[in-house]
Amino acid sequence: MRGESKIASLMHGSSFTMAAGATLIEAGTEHAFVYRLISGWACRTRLLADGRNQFILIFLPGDLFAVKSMFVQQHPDSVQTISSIVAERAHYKTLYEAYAADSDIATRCLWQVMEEERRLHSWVVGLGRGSAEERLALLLIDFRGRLISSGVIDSSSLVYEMPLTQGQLADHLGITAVHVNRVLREFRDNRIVTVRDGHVTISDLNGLAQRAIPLLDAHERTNPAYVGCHHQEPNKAK
Amino acid sequence: MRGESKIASLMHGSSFTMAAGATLIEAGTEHAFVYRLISGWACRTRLLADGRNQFILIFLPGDLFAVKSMFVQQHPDSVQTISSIVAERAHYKTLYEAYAADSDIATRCLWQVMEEERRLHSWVVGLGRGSAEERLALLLIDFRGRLISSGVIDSSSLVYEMPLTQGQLADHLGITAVHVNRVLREFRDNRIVTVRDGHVTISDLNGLAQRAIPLLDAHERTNPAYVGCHHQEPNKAK
DNA sequence: CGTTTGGTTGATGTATGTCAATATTAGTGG
DNA sequence: CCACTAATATTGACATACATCAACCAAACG
Repeated sequence: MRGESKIASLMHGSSFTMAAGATLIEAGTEHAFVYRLISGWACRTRLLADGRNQFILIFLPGDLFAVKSMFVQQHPDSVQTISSIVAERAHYKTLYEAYAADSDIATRCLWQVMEEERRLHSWVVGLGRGSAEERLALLLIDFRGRLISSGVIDSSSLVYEMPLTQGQLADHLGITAVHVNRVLREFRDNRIVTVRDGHVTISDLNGLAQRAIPLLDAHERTNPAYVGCHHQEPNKAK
Repeated sequence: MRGESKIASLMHGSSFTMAAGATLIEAGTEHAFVYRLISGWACRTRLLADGRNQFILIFLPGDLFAVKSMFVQQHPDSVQTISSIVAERAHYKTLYEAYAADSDIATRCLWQVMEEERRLHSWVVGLGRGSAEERLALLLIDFRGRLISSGVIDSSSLVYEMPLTQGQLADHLGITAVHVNRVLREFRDNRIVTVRDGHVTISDLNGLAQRAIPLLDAHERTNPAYVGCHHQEPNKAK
């Protein structure tokens, strides 16, 4: 994708590293940058007053995030690193000028926004109507698909690095760390998938896909093993 | 908002009505139009293979929807009417040309997309971490705020029309119709709010807000009674 | 080494689901 | 306007997925 490399060149020289567990964007503050993750994982998260916490979205290498910095002043949520990361960034004005002038860049930004919206829709469905088991299966399959699609792992690979702790998985899945543990044990006992030491090892891709199928839309059901890696490009309106 | 009236004139003459329970956009099909609801309510919904159903977003009068028709070919979800509606529409190409040429229109579309994303974020938090009671309180307050903000009701009003059945509320809340009924009865018994005959009557706005507070972000907590009607304009990047 | 952080497991509690019966309301054709 | 029907709402008894609490283990870490 050409927009990709153009954005990279806009952000050239701005790359930085951050430790795991750091806060990139603080909820409620002004923010002026748009970011691209080069390596490592991050998340958009909302901490409620009573301590409950929800990871709203998880960002993987290659993802653009805080694109809306271009358009709004404040985020109501924080963005935090999950692992240590390498990222690069551009001031929203820089990106916006390029965006206005170059449709490849506009396309790449729009694609990210649309993709994020698609994932939010799916996640609303999962949280609203899925069991803990279905959600976890969906998440593990989706991570794999996204890693394949961004070239981090090969499309035949059944192993990938996944830095979330069980507590963090729980924060995204909307359940308890204890329950994540139990579902993972069940997956392990049934030789479906093992999550251990920061990596996911899939023993039975089909079995995993079967457990996620109930939550998929009609199109994804066609080939559940590749959820997360078949995306429409924003190809209209050119 | 000027973009509003410009969009209205783009859509001029295209208005149409539809009965309650009709399908405006069928999941998985191509769609070429962007819509604006003039009156009535609609929703984006995903029906799972086993019959579970989730309302992903609910659209109120004034809302633009299917804005992403401008950028992608297919929706994985349907858009259905909840009440009978009056709406108008424009072919995505028409809107895109105007969008490219007129920043007011671009701003209005972006505002809609950003606003929708904000509501999706909040709803992920609600579904992931909220109790049935908290979610329902949040939803009823949010509806009111949005109706105020779009001028359908006055900002002092404690009554509004709300055409969702308990079953449909359940589909958005991610719970069961039976449980919606129980929570509503509890609200009624405690003189918080009554939902009946397609309208919502709030007896204790503060009490309702209190029940939604745990799910609000820091900014919304400032004035919970007006959640849904304080929105940032997309005012950067001009 | 102690201390912390994350993982594992069991016992028990609870919010919400499921099922089923009945009441109420809304829609429809006569 | 009535009689009939289909939705929707309401309520109770019971089931269950998941939460909570608490203990313990293992690895990482200073």
